[in-house]
Amino acid sequence: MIKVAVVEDHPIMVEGLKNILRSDAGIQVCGDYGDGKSVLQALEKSQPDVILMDVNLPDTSGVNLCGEVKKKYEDIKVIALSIHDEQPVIHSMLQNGASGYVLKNALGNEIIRAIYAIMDGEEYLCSSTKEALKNADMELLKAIPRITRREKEILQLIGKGLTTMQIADQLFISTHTVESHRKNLMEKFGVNNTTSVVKLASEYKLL
Amino acid sequence: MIKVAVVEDHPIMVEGLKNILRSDAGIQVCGDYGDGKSVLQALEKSQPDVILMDVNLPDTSGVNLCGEVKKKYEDIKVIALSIHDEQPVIHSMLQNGASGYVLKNALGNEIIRAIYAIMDGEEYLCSSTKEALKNADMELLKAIPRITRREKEILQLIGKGLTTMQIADQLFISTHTVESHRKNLMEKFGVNNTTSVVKLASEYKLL
DNA sequence: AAATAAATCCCGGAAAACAGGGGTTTTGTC
DNA sequence: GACAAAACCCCTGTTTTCCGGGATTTATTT
Repeated sequence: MIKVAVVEDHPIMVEGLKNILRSDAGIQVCGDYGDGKSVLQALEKSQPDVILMDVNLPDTSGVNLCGEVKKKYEDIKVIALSIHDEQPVIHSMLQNGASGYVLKNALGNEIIRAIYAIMDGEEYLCSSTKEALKNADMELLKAIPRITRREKEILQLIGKGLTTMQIADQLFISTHTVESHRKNLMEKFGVNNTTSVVKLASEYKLL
Repeated sequence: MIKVAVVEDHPIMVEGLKNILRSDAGIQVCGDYGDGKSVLQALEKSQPDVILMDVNLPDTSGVNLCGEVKKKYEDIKVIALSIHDEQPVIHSMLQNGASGYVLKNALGNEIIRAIYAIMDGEEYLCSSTKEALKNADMELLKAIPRITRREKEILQLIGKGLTTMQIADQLFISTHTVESHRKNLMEKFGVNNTTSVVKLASEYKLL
């Protein structure tokens, strides 16, 4: 019996997943969690074999959560569930130890297939994910930049349309500091203007 | 018996919805459709009382689809289902004739409540939606701006990080023209810098 | 305790965007 | 065909961002 935990913040989705998984005799859903914190708590008591993990969670990103889970419990397999087929997101999840990546527009049995595949030690990507990765060589694929708390804060204010000066005023720091952060953000994202940073950040759900 | 049709492109979500709706004796799910085209076809043969409609569909937006459905079949009630609680999206759906707006992170019974409420002629907004609308008076609420082909083209190039001059070169128009479009975009979005335009456009799925 | 990363601050010149006016020519719709 | 809307073009001055260097102080992490 494969024990599966579901991490997903949309109750309707959870309902659908549980329904699908119940239909398979070899799988047992041992719990569902709506955010990262609750699943980390639950893992301290008992561990499932597989975690089906939504990439977009209210309190943390699936990318981070996946990394944390794999750091502490390396034997737990993680399958990422996502509505996004953006390469950097997929790439980051896999780099953080996910064994599978299934898009939410997948059919129910694709998830069951994924669970069995990764329990056999394989890596499972759904067809659309494979498609999305195909025309990009893994080497050049850039992961989602790791940005600091402060950078994120500034990024959000930039996204709101504030100018450097307004941000400086609001955070009680100098405009020079804001400009430094802006510069660092552009560098981390590999672009040369703030607009692109905001666009990418918004694609990567960093805003 | 209330006949409900489900328009939603994520099979797992469909599964969850049907499961929830089945649990209520007064509701009958009379069909599910993965895109706008198939539901419009199906409506020609028979009409449900209520359509649960995802706002993000592969072939069209829920906003457009809702408008089309209501134009042809004004008696069908539409409940929008969405992961977004952005005011303009909500507002646009309601303006296009939706009778309800429920976020996907809602509980299952909230959807059943919504169905009964709108069958009683009420308008139903889930709590988070109400929250999102609260601190904005409906009058000032701006809908998603209607942008022209050309503006969209320019918006995308801006999003790619090109400067006004690069865009002008690429489209064989003068920088002045590009600046005019940029200006118009800012005005339509009600913001005063391009970064915000890009952020909003990306939120509204216009990029 | 040492090393790394984060956050802060600083400068000046160049490049770009913004603001706020003006006007003409297509294109589409009633 | 009339009318409106879109797309196009032009100008000047101001503000803001970008780029290229710096440096210092505080966390973290090892």
